Amino acid sequence: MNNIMIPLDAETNAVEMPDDHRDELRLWLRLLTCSTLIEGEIRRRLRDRFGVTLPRFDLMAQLDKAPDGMTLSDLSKRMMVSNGNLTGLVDRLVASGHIDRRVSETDRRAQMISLTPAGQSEFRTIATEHEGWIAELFGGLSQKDQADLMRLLAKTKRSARQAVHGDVE
Amino acid sequence: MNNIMIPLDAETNAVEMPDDHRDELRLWLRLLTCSTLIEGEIRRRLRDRFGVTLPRFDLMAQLDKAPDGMTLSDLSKRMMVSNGNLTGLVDRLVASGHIDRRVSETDRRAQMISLTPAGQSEFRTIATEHEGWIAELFGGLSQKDQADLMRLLAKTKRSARQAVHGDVE
DNA sequence: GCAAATTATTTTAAGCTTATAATAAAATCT
DNA sequence: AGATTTTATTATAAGCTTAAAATAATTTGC
Repeated sequence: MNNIMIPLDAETNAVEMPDDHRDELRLWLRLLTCSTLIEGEIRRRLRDRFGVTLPRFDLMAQLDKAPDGMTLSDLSKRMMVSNGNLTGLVDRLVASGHIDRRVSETDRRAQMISLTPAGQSEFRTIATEHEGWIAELFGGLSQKDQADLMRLLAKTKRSARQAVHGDVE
Repeated sequence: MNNIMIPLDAETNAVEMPDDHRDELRLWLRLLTCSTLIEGEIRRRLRDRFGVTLPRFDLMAQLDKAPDGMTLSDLSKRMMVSNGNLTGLVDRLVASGHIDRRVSETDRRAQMISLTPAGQSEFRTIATEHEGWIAELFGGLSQKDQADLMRLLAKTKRSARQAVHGDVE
């Protein structure tokens, strides 16, 4: 049901197509376009309306879900960024009073990072508006579209993780 | 058929939900996870196997599709990055001999950028392997999944563009 | 208990990215 | 034609991002 011969044009027809993965490539480029487009708009609005960068907002979002705090390594895994990246990001957020860092009581290598009350309050204000922006950006999709897309992206995530880690969880 | 009352928990139930956009947020986070995951793996493989960065590869991919060359502004629009970003990227690719820059014959402000023969040859080697990686990463999706995802992402792209630019093309 | 391996974080160097302002050429509008 | 606006690019400053190497604390395996 697959592998249908599709004549391309006079030049390429004879030589090409050992096996053709152009469709997957187009799918990837479209996925990337969507996320670049949305991410760029969110970045712009965060800066214009709240003077905050997307990485700072993302970090605070992680902490808001973890009232007891998290270590840098936890943050690094969750946010899928390098450890070294977080060092600087955390430094700046401590300097601006949004987060606290204290040495872990059980592991003197590790630090527990958590939102300050001011940081949490500011984050929640921003998060509410942020949620509205996202709904607006996805506004052209019906409920069914959204559910279908969610399911297909779950499948994509599993597929990519499998290829990256050999992991199936 | 929508707007079903979902009791959350004792604390939030009474006060919350002016209108709830958590599903869109989860959809966005999943989309972002997929693209971050795939992009990170591609970046890693490009570096490990070919010693090339993703932005340099992306720029060369644009030029490969435009044999007559492109201006910096064209590249900027296509790649969805800032103009200033391209200045440095182009400088480095000229220095490494992958691309050529020459002043446009019709507009002395503009420069035409194009792949050198060596740049094109190297790009095509990399591109072939790259296409295989993408196919591998999306390998868990059936043909139908891929077609469905493609269609839903097209819709997402239109929806986001609409929200960003008010544009419907 | 002690050496070896692992884990948590920081440092460094290079490159990427953006926004903003500056410069310069071209197009537009009287 | 001359002034104004737009367009193309570069420069600058700040921040983000990574990989790789260094440091330090903990855990593991005798």
